[in-house]
Amino acid sequence: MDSLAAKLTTLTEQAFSALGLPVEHARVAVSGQAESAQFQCNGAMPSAKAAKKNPRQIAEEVIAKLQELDSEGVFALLSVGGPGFINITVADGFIGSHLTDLAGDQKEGVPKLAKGETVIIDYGGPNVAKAMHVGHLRSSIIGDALRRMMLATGYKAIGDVHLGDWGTPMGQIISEYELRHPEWPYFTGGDFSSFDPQITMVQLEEIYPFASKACKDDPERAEKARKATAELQNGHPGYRALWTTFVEVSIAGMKNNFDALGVHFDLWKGEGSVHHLISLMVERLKDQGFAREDDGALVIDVALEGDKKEIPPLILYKRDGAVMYGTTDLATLVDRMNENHPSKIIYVVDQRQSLHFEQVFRAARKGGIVPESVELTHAGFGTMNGPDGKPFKTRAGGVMKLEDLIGMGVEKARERLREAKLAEDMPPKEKEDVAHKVAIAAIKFADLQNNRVADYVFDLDRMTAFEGKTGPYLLYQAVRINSLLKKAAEQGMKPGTEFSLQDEERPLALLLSEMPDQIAQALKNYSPHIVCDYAYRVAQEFSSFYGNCHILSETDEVLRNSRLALCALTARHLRTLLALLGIEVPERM
RNA sequence: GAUCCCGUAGCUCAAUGGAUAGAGCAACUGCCUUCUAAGCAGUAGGUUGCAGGUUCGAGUCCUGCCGGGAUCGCCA
Repeated sequence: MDSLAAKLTTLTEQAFSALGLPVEHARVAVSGQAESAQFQCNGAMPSAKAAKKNPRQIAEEVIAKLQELDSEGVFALLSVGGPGFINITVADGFIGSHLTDLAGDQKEGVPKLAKGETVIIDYGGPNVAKAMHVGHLRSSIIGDALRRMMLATGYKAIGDVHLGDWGTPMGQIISEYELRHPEWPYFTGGDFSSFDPQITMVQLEEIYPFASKACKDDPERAEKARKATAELQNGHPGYRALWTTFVEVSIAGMKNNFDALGVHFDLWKGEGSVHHLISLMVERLKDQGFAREDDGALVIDVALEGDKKEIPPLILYKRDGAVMYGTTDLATLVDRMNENHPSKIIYVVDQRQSLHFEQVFRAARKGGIVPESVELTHAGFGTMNGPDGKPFKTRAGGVMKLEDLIGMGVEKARERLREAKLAEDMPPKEKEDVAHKVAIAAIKFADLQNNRVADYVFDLDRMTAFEGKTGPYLLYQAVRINSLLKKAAEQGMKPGTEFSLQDEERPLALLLSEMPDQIAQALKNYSPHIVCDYAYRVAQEFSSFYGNCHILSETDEVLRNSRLALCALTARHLRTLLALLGIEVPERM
């Protein structure tokens, strides 16, 4: 289903084409100044030079042609503004019938942008043995939103968590266990098939930082870790078994966090799950003459002529024979091409890794692992900073755990419910559910509304705020509409199928008709904040409409039913938009 | 040093090359005896870091400078 602007563009294209003007300039957009027009077409100005005419004159001609072509009474007012803007105001009947179509649209205004092409989205990327912290928030939330948006617009979207489970930290942990428990059968060569090391997340959260620091301070200790990493990767059975147990424990912990956030993954693969593909992949790269030895390591050159900066080669094998994440990322591409045949692969990973992805992508193209026809995108995001402008740390200097952030949000939501004396009549279970949904909406919206590429400041108060441009505000508006519709139904009133528009509802109606363009724009840039911004504007426009006219007491039945229909349509749009962002609307609050 | 990103209201952020640069927070003024005030209506707040250039038109594109951040081979 097209937006109103898109429908109008087909008309201006006809006019431009009939006048011999370049059709690519015919695009109609929502007007920048709502006082003078609803829509505008700027095409007269760029066409002026080639046509050797005054842009205002061209605009006049386009307008005349539009009026000539307009057999259905689409246009209410056409005029030329400023240097040659074509200002368009459409007839209310045109908007109304558009809304009727929209109300009957199965897709709820979500555009169809694909025909089932597979796209893999790589996000989350939590590391084994580490507690998830607020730093994992952006990747998880943005990635999940993109997955939902792509799924809704017709892609076969696959989310992959891509665990960090195969690098140096693994060796650090294994060697630490070996130092502490040399008697464990993993290390003595005994039978470990029924041995339970009783590993817990709490224990891992102590062991990993301890081992990591020990390796940093002591080269000999680090050497042990390096060796353990290489042996793990080369198939040491005891190490593998121990590794498997702590990976499982870690995944259970991650799932708690992701479930609480409502972040979904289709695949729970990790760096380690593609290890079996590496040797063959590297052999091929050698045969192709791309892999070469350098200072004891095996590397592939990825520098190209005309590079503005030096792109170092990608290291396939380190001097000690272990692989790094560049190798596993490359092997993961082999795996994805084999298993999923995607048309796009999108990485939602910190912007600071852009050089790494440049290297991996180049190596993948060079080695013929991923053909040019498959899009490889690093949808990087900026760093989350504290109020001091430096990477966020808690007051104690540590990182804030994700579960702590969620816990604080939920507690604040409970408090707010008490204060506002809301939800008093709800059963405790529902009340708790509402508090949780409000907290998640707050956290997700606060994060998603920031432009993906820019760094942003993490502010706990802002993240758990419920007023203004926040997730809870959007929930509140959606719930308020539902409550209104419920009351209407109780009184036997039904939303109509026709829309009769007046000044009060016109801005909202026009805004709702932008939905497909907004979603397409957000997806084009992989920027959920565009959906956030749009959803907020819809909620705000509704709230304004709601404040301007009382609906249930409206005596004109046609008008009342039209307004109810507008409410129903708004509620549906809001729910759909929030769903694209991974935000759930409670029944009541 | 090289490369990339960022610089917009007191603060946090928006603005497919389009007209008079917009929101939220904070501040101030009103509005709950009709549908949920987590709300609505309004006031105030700007030399878009600086200087040039391209364009009919620049916060947006180009060049230079200033300021901040990131990255630049065996961590991820």
